Amino acid sequence: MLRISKLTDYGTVILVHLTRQARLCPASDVAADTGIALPTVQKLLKTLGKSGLIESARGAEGGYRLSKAPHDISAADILDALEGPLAITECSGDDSSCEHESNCSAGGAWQQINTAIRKALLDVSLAEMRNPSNEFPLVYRVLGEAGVQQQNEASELITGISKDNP
Amino acid sequence: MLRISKLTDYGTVILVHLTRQARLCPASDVAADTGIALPTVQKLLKTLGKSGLIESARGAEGGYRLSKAPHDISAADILDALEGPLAITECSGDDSSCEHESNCSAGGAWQQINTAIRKALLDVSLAEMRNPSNEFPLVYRVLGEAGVQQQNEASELITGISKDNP
DNA sequence: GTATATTGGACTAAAATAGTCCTATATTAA
DNA sequence: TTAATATAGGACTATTTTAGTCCAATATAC
Repeated sequence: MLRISKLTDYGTVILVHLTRQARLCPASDVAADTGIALPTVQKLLKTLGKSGLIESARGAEGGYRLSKAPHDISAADILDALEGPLAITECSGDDSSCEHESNCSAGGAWQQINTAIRKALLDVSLAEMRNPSNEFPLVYRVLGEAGVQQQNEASELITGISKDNP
Repeated sequence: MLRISKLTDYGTVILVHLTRQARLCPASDVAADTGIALPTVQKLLKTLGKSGLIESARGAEGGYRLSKAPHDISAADILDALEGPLAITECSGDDSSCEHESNCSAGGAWQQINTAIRKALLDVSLAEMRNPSNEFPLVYRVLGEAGVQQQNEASELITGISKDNP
């Protein structure tokens, strides 16, 4: 249902990789080590750099590294960096002129949900993502029932919420 | 960052509308009352019908109504119905052959987050979404920082998490 | 100076989303 | 039985987003 994009998932893999590197790590190394295509890695590293999650050095011996400790980077940070601050509502902008406004009272609840989700995202750090006990394969669509089930079967690790509403 | 689709938002508006209708409500009425284009309303009502959230009657005097009490319909139900069970991971499928698997250890954390989010979604019912104290305009991208800020400014209702990571 | 890297942005291709429309079927009421 | 009203199902197009690639410019180390 809700989903993270493939690039965000790749980005997470890259960040996790960087938590394991002591020194500056060029994009080519990251690509080689993660198996993600170099152009894609370059693009992601640039994006992550702009958001301040990683820092870079140009030139020979240059590369990228985390700009703060893995423990201080949350899942929310990663999503903000890679999925952009594009959470703008169509009708909450400056020149808002939503023709549904008078009939609409559903938006508020999504705010409530938003807050809860944000909390969950702030609660998970990159350090936890690195945890080797999690042996899941690359996941880029995680937030749905089918995915949970499939991965339960695959890994038998999730103590997931069984979602069957009467 | 994470976002719900426009159609999901519309669908929520429609469901909220139906909570206020005692009798069968034809698509044309829903469209007229919500301001959403009729073809779109028809499409959404069909989808919601298939998922079992609403029930329908054909023919003259026919229409749609909720199939259970608003209190028994959760946000998770709505998302499952409208965004589909498309939460399938690229590399957790049957013929999984993810070339990153050996290098990837980031997937597990998303599961953790998934569980937390799912909890949040199960916790909000359609009855709460209907609450008239929520006077937000139609929202179809809610789960990001910018959106929260904008809507804070607009409504001053959210006691949101101020998200500034050091 | 040369090789190594990042930076920034343009660009294309692919996929998901949004929106529309048509035909078939069921129901009610006159 | 006919006419009017509605949903059911699906095909279809257009738009937008996402994914992925590439190039020229700039900075650094040796």
